Amino acid sequence: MATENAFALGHNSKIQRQGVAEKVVHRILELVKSGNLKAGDRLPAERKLIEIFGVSRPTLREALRSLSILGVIEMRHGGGAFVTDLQAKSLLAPLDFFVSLSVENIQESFACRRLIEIEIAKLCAQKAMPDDIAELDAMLAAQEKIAEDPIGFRILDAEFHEKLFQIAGNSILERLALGFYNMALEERRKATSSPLVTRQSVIDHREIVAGIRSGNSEQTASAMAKHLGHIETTTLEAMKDKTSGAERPS
Amino acid sequence: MATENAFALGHNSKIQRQGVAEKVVHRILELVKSGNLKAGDRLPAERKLIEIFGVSRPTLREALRSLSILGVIEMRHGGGAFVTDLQAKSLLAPLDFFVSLSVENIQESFACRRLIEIEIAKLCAQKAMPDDIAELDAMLAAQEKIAEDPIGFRILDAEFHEKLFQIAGNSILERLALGFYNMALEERRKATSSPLVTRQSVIDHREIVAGIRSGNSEQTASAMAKHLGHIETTTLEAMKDKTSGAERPS
DNA sequence: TTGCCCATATTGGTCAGACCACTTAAAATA
DNA sequence: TATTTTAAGTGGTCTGACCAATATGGGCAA
Repeated sequence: MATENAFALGHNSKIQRQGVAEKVVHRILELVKSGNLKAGDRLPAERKLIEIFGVSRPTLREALRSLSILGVIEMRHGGGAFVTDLQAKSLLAPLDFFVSLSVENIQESFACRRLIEIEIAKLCAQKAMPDDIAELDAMLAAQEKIAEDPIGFRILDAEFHEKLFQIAGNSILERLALGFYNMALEERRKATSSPLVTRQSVIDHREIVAGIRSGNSEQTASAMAKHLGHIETTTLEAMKDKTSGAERPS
Repeated sequence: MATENAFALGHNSKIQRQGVAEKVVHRILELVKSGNLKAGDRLPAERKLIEIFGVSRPTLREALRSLSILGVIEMRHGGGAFVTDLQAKSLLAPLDFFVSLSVENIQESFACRRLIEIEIAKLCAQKAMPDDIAELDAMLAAQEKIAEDPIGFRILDAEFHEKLFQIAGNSILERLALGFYNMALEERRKATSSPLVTRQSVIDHREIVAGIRSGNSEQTASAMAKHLGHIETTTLEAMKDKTSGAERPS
């Protein structure tokens, strides 16, 4: 209980204990849902909105900031506020933040990543088009050339995984996968300093692409499982070596 | 790109284009992560915080509201602001909200729910303790008695699924599952008006518990898959019958 | 005419002080 | 001692102003 935040709306409107800012969030959200405000539309200026809603500017700004964090609108200094594409991709943005805090449950997050990314691997094997496979091949070639450069490889690695997320064709799943991918990124930075690790990743990637090319879901899934197993092992080892970050007090 | 919101922090602090409010969010977040602010702690009063951080009250409030939406703190009128337990359960709260907008992505959300909740079913079969199973049995009995009352059943149904999430023992997975469960809740409300549907759910639930009792992951998974299939079908039918909400313009 | 650059209006971002609503806990009373 | 009352503390909102970044349009040069 007691989570009568901004999102305690939509359905169950039996809570009228909401503040003024929440009401504004509610009303703007209804405009969006009803279609009066569509993706890409520009909201009226803040000084117009305070007249429309009859609230003060700080209150209005708290509402706008809420919507901004929820990923419904995007605010540009000097420009204006725009309605986002309203795709799950944008709306699930807070997930990026959320994962950064739960570094403690690293095991659980790995389990989640495994579940989601293996599912994505299966979907890729079913849905990948020839163009997609060609692109993956190009990525593999680039990775092999740059395997010795940790920093460069990290970029290509991210692109590779994100491409897989995209091929899977489920934007919600894509957003979740991206969140979990970014989660252990900082820890992973230490792990990918070793060429041994990056070279193994390239080998794994090639196996995954081979699975996708053959269209065999299970083969792709097991290749991805193996890859994630390697990542998990090296990342955890890197974390043990250097207990970085918040050193426990006294 | 251009997602330099409040959560664009934690790692990669190379972005200094953040506004004052974002800086405050960042600093409070670091206090939490470093352990200076622990779960349940009460934040200093807003008027103290504006002295500490050297910002104005509206700005400080935008920062606090951000943290509130992200689920890091909880604000009580007249009481104060408190740090939440910071468990994955409390964080990721925006998931509950996000739901209402994505009528188009309802298929994708169903796919996600299926993936996650089937995994949870497997975990339950492996991890459930005798106490858990006893509790599930009690829930089943209660459901059978109340199967004719749609409203009452919805409550028991939620408790049942949440209990499963909890047994699985992965707090992140639990939070995700809860989010997807709540997602189509409004649409589902129409579907569960029919006793036919609720009775089928009870049958499905019993099969799931049977699987858990036997400790057979695959059996439990397939029972859950069947259950979710029923839910998906009836929910989609209910949505077709009454194209409620946003009627398409013109 | 066409392209670029700069001045100005518009818009978001921040600040200051004040007042209201609610909660809590201390203090006065029965 | 137990209850009620009162006051202090806290979050919630408002008003009005100023600063900073952007967008727009007019003037200048090629």
